[in-house]
Formats: sequence, C-alpha cells, structure tokens
Amino acid sequence: MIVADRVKRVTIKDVAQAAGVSTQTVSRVMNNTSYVSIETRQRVEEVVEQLGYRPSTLARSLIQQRSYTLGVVTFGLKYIGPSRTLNGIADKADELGYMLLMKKMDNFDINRIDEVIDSLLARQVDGIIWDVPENDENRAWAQGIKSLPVPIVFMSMEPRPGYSVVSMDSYLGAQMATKHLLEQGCRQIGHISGPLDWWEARLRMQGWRDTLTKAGLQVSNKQWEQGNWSSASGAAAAEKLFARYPVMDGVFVANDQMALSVLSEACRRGIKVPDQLAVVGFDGIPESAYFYPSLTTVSQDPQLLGGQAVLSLVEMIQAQQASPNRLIETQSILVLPTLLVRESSRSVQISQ
Amino acid sequence: MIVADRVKRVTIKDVAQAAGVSTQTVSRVMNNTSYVSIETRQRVEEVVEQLGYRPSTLARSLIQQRSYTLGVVTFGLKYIGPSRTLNGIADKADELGYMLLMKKMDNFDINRIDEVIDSLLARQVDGIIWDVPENDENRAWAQGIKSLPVPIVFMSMEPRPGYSVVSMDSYLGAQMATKHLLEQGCRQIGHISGPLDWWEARLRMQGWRDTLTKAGLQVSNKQWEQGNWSSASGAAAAEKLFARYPVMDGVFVANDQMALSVLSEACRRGIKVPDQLAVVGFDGIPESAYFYPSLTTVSQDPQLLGGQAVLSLVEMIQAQQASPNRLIETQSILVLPTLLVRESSRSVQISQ
DNA sequence: TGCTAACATGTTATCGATAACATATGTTAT
DNA sequence: ATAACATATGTTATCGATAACATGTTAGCA
Repeated sequence: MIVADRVKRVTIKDVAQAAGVSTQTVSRVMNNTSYVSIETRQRVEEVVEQLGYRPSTLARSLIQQRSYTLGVVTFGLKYIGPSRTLNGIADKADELGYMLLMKKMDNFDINRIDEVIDSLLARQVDGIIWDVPENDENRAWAQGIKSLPVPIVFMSMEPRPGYSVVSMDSYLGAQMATKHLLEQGCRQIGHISGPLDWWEARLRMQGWRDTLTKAGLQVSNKQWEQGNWSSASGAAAAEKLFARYPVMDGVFVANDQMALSVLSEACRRGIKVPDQLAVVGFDGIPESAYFYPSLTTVSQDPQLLGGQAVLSLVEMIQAQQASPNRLIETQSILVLPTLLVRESSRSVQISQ
Repeated sequence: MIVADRVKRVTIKDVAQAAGVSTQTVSRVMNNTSYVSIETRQRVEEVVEQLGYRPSTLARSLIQQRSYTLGVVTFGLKYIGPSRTLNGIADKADELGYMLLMKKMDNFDINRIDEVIDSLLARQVDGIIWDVPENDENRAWAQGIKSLPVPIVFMSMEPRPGYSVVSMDSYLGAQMATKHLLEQGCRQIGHISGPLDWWEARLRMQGWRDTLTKAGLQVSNKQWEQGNWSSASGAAAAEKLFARYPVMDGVFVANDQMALSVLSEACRRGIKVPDQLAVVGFDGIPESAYFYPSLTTVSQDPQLLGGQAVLSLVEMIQAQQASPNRLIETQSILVLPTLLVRESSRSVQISQ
C-alpha cells in the first residue's frame, strides 16, 4: 500500500519571505521578545498559520545551548515499579515543559554507563535522571561522576553528600512492616529479600533485622531467603522457607510480586493467611488489593517519587542557568512510605 | 551541599585547534569518511581522547536533517502492558542505534494530539511510534494524518490500508480462549470486557461472542460485564456477574489484572476454580503464573510487538532516505498470540 | 616526461534558529 | 529644541557540525 506524504518542512525563512519581513521579526513574533507592531505581528501570524510553521526546537537548542529535554536512564522497565516511576517522571516533565530522552540499561556493564551518558549529552539534554538501582559495580561510577556538564539526579541510590538523590525510605518501610507484624502477635517472623547487591534490598532486610533485634528477638539465617523481585523467585524462596522454618507465623516480603507467590504457596499448602501466617509485602502495586487475601503492604508512590526527581532536577537546571559559574547546590530527598493494612495480616491470633 | 562541576563542552573546533588541523579533518576522523593519513588520524584521536571530545548529535542532526531519534507516544504507562511494550521498543531502538524521545498521553484530548506530534517533529525525530489505543475520538485524527513529514507506525489500532500498523491479533486470541473453555466442557461462558471504546476490547469481546455463536450457543447480555482493565473494575464486574449469571461455569476475562480479581472473588465465595468455574485471562503477565490457582491466559509478547514496531518504522525511514521523493510503502503486521494453559482452566469436570 | 587517479587536507556554504548589534522613526522630558 | 528613550525592524555573527567544492601531493602508468 502506498501513502501520500512527504511534506517539506516549513522554516523561518519561508515565513519571513511570505510575510515580507526578516527572519528576526518572525522570531520576535514567535517568542514575544522585543517590540513588533500590531500589523506586522498579525501578518506574520497569519502566514504562520497558513503555512503551518513550527519552529525547530533543534536549531533553537543549538544556539541557546539548552534543549528543554531531560535524559532519563531506567533499569528494568518491564517491571511495574520502574515503569510507574517513569510515568511519574513523564507527567512532571510534561507539566514543566520538558521532553524526555529515554535510554534503558539492562545490565550493569560499567562500560556502557559512559556510552549512555555520552549519548544523552551529545543531544544536549539539560539534565539527567539516573534511575538505575545502586549495586556494587555502578557505585564506583557514581562516585566519580562529579564532572558532568549538566546536573544529575539519582534515584534508588544511597544519599551521599554532594549528590542529589531522590529515594524512598526503604529502611523505615521495613521497620513499619516488621513492627506491624510484631503488633499482630507474630513472633517468628521471616523475610524474603530482593537481590542483596541492590541497596534497597539490603535496606529492607536491615530494617527487618533491626526491628526484630530491638524487640529482643533472635534473628538467624534460616529465617530468610533471597529472591530477585520476580514472582518466580518468590515462589522458590517461599518453598524453601516453609521447609526450613516451619514455625514461621509472619513474613515480610521485599516486594509485592514475591508476596503474591507466598500467598499462593501458602494456599497450596493449606496454611491459613493471616491466621497461621501473616504476610506483608512492599510497593503497594494496585493489584495487591485484589490478591487473595488482599495484601498488607508498604506503599510507596513511584509517581510522586518520579515527580520529585524531576522537580529537583529542574531546580538545579534553573539555578545553573541563573548563574552559570556558581556551584550547584545539591539536595537529597527521602520520600516516606505508608503502611496499607489489609486482610493478609489483620487480626492475627496470638500464636506462640 | 556544594558540588564541583561545570565542565565546558568540548567542540570540534577545540579538537581541530589542539591537533593543528581543520575541523573537517576531525570530522573525517570521527566518521571515517574520506581519506586521512595515519599520522593525522592518530594525532586527532589522541586529542579527542585527551579532551574527552564527543560530537554533538544535535548539530549533526541539524545539518543532516536526521536525528537518529524516534518519537514514541504512549498511553497508560502505569499499566503493565504498555510499559512492557515500551520496553520492547527501547530494546530494539537501542539495537538499531536510535534513541527515544518520549511523550505520554493521558486522555484523548484531540487538541493535544497535534501539539504532541508537533513537539516531536520540532525535535527532528526520524519517525514516530503511536502507541495510543484507538478509540472513537482519535480514530478521526488517524484518518487525517496522511501528511506528516516523517513515517509513523501505529500500534493497538485497527489495520487499515495506507497505514503501517503493528498489533496483536486480539480477535484470534479471544477465539482461542473461548474455544479452550468449550473444550474443557464449559457451556455457560461469561466475559468481562475492557472499556468498549477501545478497539482491542471490542475485538476480544467479538471473538468471544462469535465463538460461542458458532458453537451453537446463545449469547445474552447478562453474560458479560464491562471493566476498565484495572483489578478494581474486575472485582466489581465479577461481583455483578456472579450475581446475575450464577450458572456460569467458565469466564473469559479481557486482561490478567481483572482475571486476578475474578479468582479472588471466586475464592471468597467458595467457588472452586477450575472445577466450578474455569477462568481464562489475557496478556500473559509474568505474575499470572503465580496467581492461585495459576491463570490460563492468552499470552502476547509486548516485547516482540514493540520491537516489531521499531523494525517497521526504521525500514520506512530507510526507504525514505534512499529515495526521498518516492512514496513510502506501508505494511501492517498482526502478531499471533499463544494460549498458556494453566490450573485455572485445566481438567474441568463436565458441568451442565 | 607528463597525465590521471588515489590520497590528503583545507575553505566556504549550510542546516534553522537566536544573539548581538545597528539603524530609523516617533515620543517624551527638560 | 534637543537629548534621551521607547518603538520597530533589519543585518551580521553564531551555535557545532557536515556537505560541497577546491587544492595540493604522491604514485602509477602510458
């Protein structure tokens, strides 16, 4: 099938010529800078309308040295969390008049890091949002990033002085979850963690461990298993944990996908949730309210998180614009999670 | 906290000067066009390395009239499906050396459509992927889009001559699901649809209806409910359907999120799945294997779908590059779904 | 020896816009 | 009446790169 298209791009010159003015005047009309007489303005606007002229942001970016575009580097887009964050980023960027240039990372190949950053810089992004979970490999890189020509905001990374970081307080969330289980009467509380080279997974685990210790309970290695965030890994972990730690009466799972598998596995074995086993997840994905039983979970708002990152970044960009040679002030933001109490942990009978 | 940064951008001029050659020669070294002597090449490369020079894609885009950037317009990024598709798009784009300029739509405001397209064109994208579900409002728009200066590929839209469309065969998928339920012995088969102004939702419903009719079964309005893809709407729809159509022994649900709610609701009411009620979902999200019971579902591969869209688009771009004045050939691609049979429908006893 | 082709490099024009500067007229204030 | 300013518009330089063209070697071959 053949389509009829190929419309030549209309440039500022075409408009200028058609309106009988200089390109500068057209530019003035478009941007409302400086003076233009009413008649001229009208004439130009008519021509613009008639020819369907749209200024090339590209050319403008070149001369103005800014593109009104933000670079976003994401990881694990196929998972719900990161894509909800991206959604939040997109919303806020839109609101503030920025577009997003997207790049995705799939592994932590340290060589690709520079390549990715370069490809963004080559397109003149005004700033970068780095939403790649911190692990041992890229930590080193982040340390040495001081000298980019544009501001950068990190997400899901440990806050450190000199960097702008926006992340959720996973440690607090884990404490809330574990404390809640204690309050429901659980005394044998297990944990299924995320991959422990992720900073956030370590934090969640630490929050669980510390809370138990503070409550005077012993924590041994048989009480936890490591997963990789996926439901599949959650199922495997649950199986092992049930076998190894049968007295478990509560479990804190590091994300909702894995918690789903715990619920299913419990169901399959005839373990009653929450009566015999209370379950608390993490993330607060919308579906968690419709698990059976509905899942108690630590809710974070990725939408908000993403928006916050954009705000921080744009602030830095504007500060830099205002005084190009001044050093930029960085700030770290910790967003607080909330606990959504649902059926999977409610009204547990005191076991023990 | 204060960070030390602000590194001036290195331009081709800096390199040329430092190496004692013209900018043209630097350009030749970078792009490997034309002849450069070994000594000069080496000297330039050293300087490039030393100064950390990266060519500005922006400037190159301007002169070459192409940006190696694709515009992507998505809808409902917060849902799993669209973001998995985006993931597929990102992967393939990366593989082919393109970047993505992302824009998201949240509603079908027809005025925003032009604005969105314009903002992409102003940045010189080489082509556009339009992944916004077709509904009554934007259908009209799609009809009149013939005259863009760049190729465009539509997703999740009804194939029509003269347009490049990449979508999944929802109708076939729905047929497969319904047929499978029939084969399991179900005779009272209900349906929970997506929002019916979505083309794909209508197709899935039609596939269900046609299959039943073809099997000689009556289809009445009490047998189906409309949802909006969310688990919440699925729960509400399930409730109504159970009340209104109690003899139902099988149900085809238009996506997995809603199917999750059906499983939960059934569990809550003591309806045994699959013995009393067989359930089939749609999408094949990874979690569906860990629902309880695990969900039979029509699996589509959004990764593949997204990749296919990029391939189509890039082909069109290259065709246009090769012969700028030739009309572009369009093609539509229908990706086939597969049925994943799991516990929620397996070995149903013949009811009726 | 002289001519052509391959090699090597530089100069100028260009992409589409805005910045910086220049110029011309009308208006206001002193 | 004239400086000082606001209004209105045009001209030239510029952003960072590549295209198109020009020029100068060197090598190979008739």
